[in-house]
Amino acid sequence: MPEGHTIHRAARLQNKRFKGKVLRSESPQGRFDSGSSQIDGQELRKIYANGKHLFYEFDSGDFVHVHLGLFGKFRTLSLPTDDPVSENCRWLLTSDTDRLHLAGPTVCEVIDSDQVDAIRRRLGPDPLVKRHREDPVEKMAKRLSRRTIPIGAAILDQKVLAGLGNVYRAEILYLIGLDPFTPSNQVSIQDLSALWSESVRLLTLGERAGRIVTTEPADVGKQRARDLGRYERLYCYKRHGEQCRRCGDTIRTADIDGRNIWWCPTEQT
DNA sequence: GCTGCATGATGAA
DNA sequence: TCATCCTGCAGCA
Repeated sequence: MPEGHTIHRAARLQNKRFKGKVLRSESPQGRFDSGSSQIDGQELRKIYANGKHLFYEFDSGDFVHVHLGLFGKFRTLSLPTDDPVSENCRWLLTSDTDRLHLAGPTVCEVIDSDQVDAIRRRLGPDPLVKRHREDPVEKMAKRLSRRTIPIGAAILDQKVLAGLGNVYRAEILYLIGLDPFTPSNQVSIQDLSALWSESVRLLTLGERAGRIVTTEPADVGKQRARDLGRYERLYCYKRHGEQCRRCGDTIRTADIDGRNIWWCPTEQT
């Protein structure tokens, strides 16, 4: 379930277990053999998250760069355990007390600090990063000013905004009442500002909860977020043909750049 | 058991 | 715009 909140949460929780420890590094699957052996036996300084990217900094100055893509998954386990390591484990990190298991990532590679910087530089502002050199809304506006692609396509572009995925895209545009087909350069600065603050609010919530929840208590009653069913947590994602929770109009769907989006034509103009 | 789809991204055409 | 890579599971026979 990797959107930005998953990545930042993984960094936070993994730092608790592995930061500052000397680690055994292996690739049971074999596809990260040379990389994993390069850092075997080193101390992990810290794990950093940027957008959907993770960087594991080791004592030697090497970094392991991980991007989960659509299918990548982490599993952490306390040791000792009887659980066998699965065959598809790309990267296995082990301390004396914990085990980290990575499967199915799009990227898992050893890079240097210059390469880390290059990746960070090309990313847009990340709603889960607290300090920004440049005002994030202005930065987004700058990167959108000459573009006529639909805003629904633009906010999945990680150079514009780093960390949103297909669920948050649909939900955030719904919450700020913006039609996903609005040309990017026609989106007002007020709407961009709302887009940013809703991104910060919702990804922060998601990072804490470990799942994407966008519905407000007023719309779902008094149930706690974790007790809500999959679709109770969301307003429009994958709700094609259902009634909009707020106005009763029918939720529509369309394809934007090869990804499905869902929206309410009354709430979003 | 098989098929297709999915919260992602890239590189070729 | 398409094909490709990575994995898991829902839906269907």
